[in-house]
Amino acid sequence: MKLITRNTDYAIRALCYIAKNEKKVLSVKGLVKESKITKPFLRKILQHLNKKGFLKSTRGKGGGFVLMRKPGLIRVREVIEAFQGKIQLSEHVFIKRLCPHIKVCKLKKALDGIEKNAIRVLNSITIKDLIKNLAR
Amino acid sequence: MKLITRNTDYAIRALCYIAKNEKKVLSVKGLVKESKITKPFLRKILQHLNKKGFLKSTRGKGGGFVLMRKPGLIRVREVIEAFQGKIQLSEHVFIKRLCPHIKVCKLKKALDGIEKNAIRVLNSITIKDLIKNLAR
DNA sequence: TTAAATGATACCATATTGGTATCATTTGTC
DNA sequence: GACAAATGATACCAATATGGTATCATTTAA
Repeated sequence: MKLITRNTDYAIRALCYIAKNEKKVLSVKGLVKESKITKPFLRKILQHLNKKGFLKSTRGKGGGFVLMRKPGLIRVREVIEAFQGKIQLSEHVFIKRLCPHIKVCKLKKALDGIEKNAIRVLNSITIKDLIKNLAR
Repeated sequence: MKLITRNTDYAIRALCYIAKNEKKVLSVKGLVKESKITKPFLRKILQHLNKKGFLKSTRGKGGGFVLMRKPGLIRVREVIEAFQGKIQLSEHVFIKRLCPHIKVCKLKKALDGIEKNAIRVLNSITIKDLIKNLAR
């Protein structure tokens, strides 16, 4: 029951690193040194970030990735959703049979509240916020 | 990324039903009619609830399950943790290499906050709260 | 003795996540 | 044009968690 999976975590890290080197075109080869994961795996993650509109890629020799938007406009919530789908903590099955007042079910309400809070918080944090604290 | 899995959901439902019939010893056979799931699966869930101290079982003919505690003392958080382990939304890998100020990492803080909120809310809801709203 | 109940446990199915491998395509440079 | 360096696309495999079934052992009331 993790809010952030490995994929997402690596993606956020990669975005942070790319953000710190804005303007430069960074290849997987360059990034892999920083990230402690294998090249093919990082490639997959960057390709996905590209497809989802976080990065812009250039192919061929000297190619690589750059950010599509300013770091301050990339929200952690968006990155999570790009890799894990919409944040939906509140699904629960509790069917009508035993929970006929589904609209007022206290558990459903609680889960909804937790979800809303999570989304609000994660939406308020951007890549810019994360790199501010990074050394160097 | 669900806060409550099927297992847990069924367990909560079963506890609600048993709570509504406090004092009676309820067998799986009786419960299965109410719950729309198969008998073996429900048995497994009730056995687990028994092991975890939510129910007390009596074996042999006429046996079944009763609540070990008053419905107002069974917290949803506890049921979740009995089936899914401790609520830990905040694990993330973000290693020191790229996140050297791990103690002040903004993302870590945010995840911790979300987790705390979730635990607080789920801890405040008991089976008693859930059956209050139930019809019949 | 028998039937009705739970205890324990092993097993299988499915979905998700994590990760690897491979071939195709693009592009700068000699 | 040939080559090397890069990404695009895609197929595949492994590990884990979850959902669910099956079976045999044990207990107990009648």
